[in-house]
Amino acid sequence: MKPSISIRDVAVRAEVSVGTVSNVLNRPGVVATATRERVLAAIDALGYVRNEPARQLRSGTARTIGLVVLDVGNPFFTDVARGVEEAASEAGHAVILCNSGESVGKERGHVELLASQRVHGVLITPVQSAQVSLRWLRDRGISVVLLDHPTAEADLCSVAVDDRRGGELALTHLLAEGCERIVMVTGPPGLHQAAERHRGARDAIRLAGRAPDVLEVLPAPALNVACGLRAGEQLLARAVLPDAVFCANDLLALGLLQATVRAGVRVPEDLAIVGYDDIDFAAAAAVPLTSVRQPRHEIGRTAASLVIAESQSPAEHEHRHVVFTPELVVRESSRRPRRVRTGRP
Amino acid sequence: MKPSISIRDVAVRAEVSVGTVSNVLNRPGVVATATRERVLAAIDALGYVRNEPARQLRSGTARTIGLVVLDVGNPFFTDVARGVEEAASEAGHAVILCNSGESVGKERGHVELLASQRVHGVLITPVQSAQVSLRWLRDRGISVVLLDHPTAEADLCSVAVDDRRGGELALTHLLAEGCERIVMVTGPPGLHQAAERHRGARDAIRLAGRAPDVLEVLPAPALNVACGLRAGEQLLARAVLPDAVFCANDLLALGLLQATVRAGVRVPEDLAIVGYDDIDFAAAAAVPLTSVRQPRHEIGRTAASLVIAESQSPAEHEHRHVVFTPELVVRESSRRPRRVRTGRP
DNA sequence: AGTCCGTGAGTAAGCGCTTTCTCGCCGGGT
DNA sequence: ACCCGGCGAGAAAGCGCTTACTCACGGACT
Repeated sequence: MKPSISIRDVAVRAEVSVGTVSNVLNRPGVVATATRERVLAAIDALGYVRNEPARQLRSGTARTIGLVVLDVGNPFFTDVARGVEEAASEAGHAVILCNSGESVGKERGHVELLASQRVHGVLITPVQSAQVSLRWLRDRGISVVLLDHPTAEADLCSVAVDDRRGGELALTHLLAEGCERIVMVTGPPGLHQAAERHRGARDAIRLAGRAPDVLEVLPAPALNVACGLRAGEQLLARAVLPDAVFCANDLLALGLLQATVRAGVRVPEDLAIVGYDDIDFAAAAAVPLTSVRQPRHEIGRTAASLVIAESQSPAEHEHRHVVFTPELVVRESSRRPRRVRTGRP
Repeated sequence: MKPSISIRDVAVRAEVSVGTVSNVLNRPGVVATATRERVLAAIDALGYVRNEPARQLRSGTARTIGLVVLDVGNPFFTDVARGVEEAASEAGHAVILCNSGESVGKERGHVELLASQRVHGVLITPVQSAQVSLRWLRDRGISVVLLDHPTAEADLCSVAVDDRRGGELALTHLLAEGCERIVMVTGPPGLHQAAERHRGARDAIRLAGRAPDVLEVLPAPALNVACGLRAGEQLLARAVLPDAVFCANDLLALGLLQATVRAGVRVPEDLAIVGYDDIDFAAAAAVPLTSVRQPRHEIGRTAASLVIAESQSPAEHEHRHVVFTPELVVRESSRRPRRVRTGRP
């Protein structure tokens, strides 16, 4: 086993120069058919695989993109990642996956790692609105696409979902179901998505002409199942339960659902629950969960396409801000019993 | 914005040679303190970031590892990936994520991509027992760690869980609960994990002294929720339901649970269900799911450590085959009612 | 027959970095 | 006062590849 076959070995075997081999690989049209086939045969016989880092060094263009997400354990990001991976691998690009775990320090470390790998673009869901990392990347000539985080910044693209609208959808629904004392479980302060969903929720209350105190906020330290469980326990410890909870994402909602059902609370009769993201598991929960659906896969694909397009023609690239519209999926967890019910006896 | 600051720019600013800058970065001990600090100051002032591909070209050692999984949408792999990412980033390595989607063709493409990126190691859960890709990688000097797939191959490491034992645990439990007509929903043929779990299930039946026809097999085309739903519908279409189902993973089990509960089947009274993987959502399901737990995070960390260790000292590296032992987590979905029950009236 | 130009291959200069070798310089031993 | 050894910095050679640029060769003109 020779450690690595280089373009030079191929050139020797095909009895051409290295330049010609390179041309066969990159601009096949410029090489005469007979020569080209001889080279291809040699590549095949030797099992040659191009050395991408070397190519990148010389040409300056990488075929690698970075993806920094808040939590790979969250199916929302998983589905986004799948979309990214799909679009990237179709374009022959590799995806370097980084998990910031909602930590600014880890995010910073990953961004530096990606910069040192000289990726040509980074798709990132920033922890907080840490514009500092983004600026730093752009200063080094790395294009950035903001994922699931809208921005008006003129020198980068973004792909997001209208979180404010999503929050509004959720609350409008709960109010229509007759809920009167609603708690919103939000994420850590500074988490943009959760804050926007909260704003949307308040919008809905205003539009419905209700008093703002219909909605109370309960912050959770992170958007995962464990924090949802804890939030549930906090609610259960109260003298009176609210009649509805809107969670900033489905993981919180599933945890909360589990805690409350276990304690004998009836969902939705005693407590309506609405989540956010509509992950696959929402439908399979103890009580099928009402949720706000986002086009996760589409978000990933779009973001990857944008960054690849930008890298291929940096000059005429126009930075775009794509905003998808969320959709409410009503399931059992929020269908309140009506005063008069029809149905089987 | 200068496209990229090189080691040369740093050298000029610190008034030393490029060799010295390189020494500061790689063997700081060899440089006099005063010089070193001058260089570090220059690096800081210019915001220099090492060009990893260039370093790799010269030194021949990459700081990148590849991870090829069957399905990023499956929380099992997600948790493994998190372990990998964690261990890798602690060691300053980047992880290139690839999703084979259980397709041999996509796997092949990803393996070639990783080879062209000259990663120093690949962690892979092979589709089928596609040893061909592995041999191909080893021929190119790339170390391979088999993930969730045991092997006796002497020239590579593997990290796996004893799937046969896991299957045995599941079936022993179901038999102890008094189940008599058990269906196992397996994966596509050739999927090693599912086949081993099935073998273990048969072991349990033999050990319990039961007739082999207690267990029937229902293959599913893939290990996801959708296929679980379909399997559930297939069972519901039968004249008589089995009294227990053992699913090759939790996604199948959650799908099946959803389909059966929706159809009014009582779980576990009419039908006991056992899954595999014990993903976080298993506990939060409509009926909390009994499952076989695997140390997912540990698997990922271990695999990444092995490949990084091998790359750092290829000579004295001993290939290891790590096998974890699974553990049964009993929840409500498989607790059969006893003839005599105690409880509230 | 001489000139021109298009085609197709070779030549060579690096991309940014590591690493070996060389060499200047200073302190200590004789 | 001289020599030698060791420390520390510089010079330089590539790693595998891309990409001008160069140049030889014919065929088609004038």
